[in-house]
Amino acid sequence: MGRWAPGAAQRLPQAAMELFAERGFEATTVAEIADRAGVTERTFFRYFADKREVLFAGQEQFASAFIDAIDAAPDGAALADLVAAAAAAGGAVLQQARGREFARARHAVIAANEQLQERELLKLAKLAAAVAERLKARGVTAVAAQLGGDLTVSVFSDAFNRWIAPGETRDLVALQRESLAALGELAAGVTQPLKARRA
Amino acid sequence: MGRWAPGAAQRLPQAAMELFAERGFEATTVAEIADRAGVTERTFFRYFADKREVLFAGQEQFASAFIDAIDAAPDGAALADLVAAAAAAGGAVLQQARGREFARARHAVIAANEQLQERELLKLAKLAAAVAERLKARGVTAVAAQLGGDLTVSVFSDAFNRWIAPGETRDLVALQRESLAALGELAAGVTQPLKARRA
DNA sequence: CCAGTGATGACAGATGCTGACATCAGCTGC
DNA sequence: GCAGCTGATGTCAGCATCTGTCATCACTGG
Repeated sequence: MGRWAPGAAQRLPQAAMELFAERGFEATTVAEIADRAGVTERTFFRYFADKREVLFAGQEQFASAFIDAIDAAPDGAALADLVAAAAAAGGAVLQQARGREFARARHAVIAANEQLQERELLKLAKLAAAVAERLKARGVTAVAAQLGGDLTVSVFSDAFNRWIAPGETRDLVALQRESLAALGELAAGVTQPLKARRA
Repeated sequence: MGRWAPGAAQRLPQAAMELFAERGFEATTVAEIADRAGVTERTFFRYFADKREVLFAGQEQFASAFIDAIDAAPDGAALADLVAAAAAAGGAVLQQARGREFARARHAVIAANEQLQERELLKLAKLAAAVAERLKARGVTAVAAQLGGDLTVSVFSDAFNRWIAPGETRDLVALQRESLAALGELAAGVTQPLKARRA
């Protein structure tokens, strides 16, 4: 290795999280993050494409949990089962990786700044697109696959938001089952009126 | 009025759309947009909070179509009907306001740049939250309302994406019915396994 | 011991965005 | 008419984000 302390890729996100939590995202400059991590501003931008990206390091593992769950599902699985399995797999990774407290802290930082919300939404949109692509590869129609991708992310996100609510102690996957139940009830009203409406 | 040609608020988005379509979003500077509109860069930032926002002028009308449709629905309406009505109202506004060709051109500009996609996703997320809020005001439970807001936007977006596909001539609301049908089929698989699974 | 490699530092510059103050047409009250 | 106010715009200075380019230097392989 080089003449500098290794692990800059790990120190930078940690320094960023600390500073963002202390003073907020906009009140923190990239130079300050780099200083705390012991590198220069230029090096920060060698590791992360922009200032926001430092909060989204290592999301590939999270996204691949969704994908792998779909690819690993048995052949006859219904679309609803695929959605549930993918969301559950993503939730499991999230719970094990860093835990609820870390998720809460990270979410608080993101919730306080629209630029960060935008980045998170883009990541989730890409995840939904990737899920839809794997669904199509299994033979799901294009329309159902696109909606299935969106729904997977919606079920995950809605459950996640309740999972990190103050005082909540239930398991993330249990909360996803709750969201899925609401989805089932909602959609029970859509199938029948669509054919029987005004009959 | 002042000593300058009026209508800067209209000329700026038009100049921006032209330049973005010609050379792309990143290759266009705010100074160039302002020049074409006959104002200074500083004036641009008086009308729009940032460079991206110029493409999202006048979205309040679009969002209020969703909200108004929910508030105007009859008392006994099922959640699924509210979702369908809101998406249909938003679609109607979009079709009448500027038409499919304008939507295609605008979407092409946005699809070519991730910064613009982020902004659009943020607008849609806020719309989903606003829809969820109105659903809760009608007595829908928090869990169902959050999911209902997401679903409204998903149904709208999925149908919109097909609406602007090359060669597509069907009505936007007709495409939404297609998305809703896919939703019904998907969710038909979720209600029953949730209670009967492993029975 | 020497050339190559790869990560980092140093520096200059374009662009996005903001604050502060000046300017000037039209309106208002007298 | 005329003085003053108002509101939109221009002008200017400045900070922060992000990028291109080149130099530096520890480590590696021969």
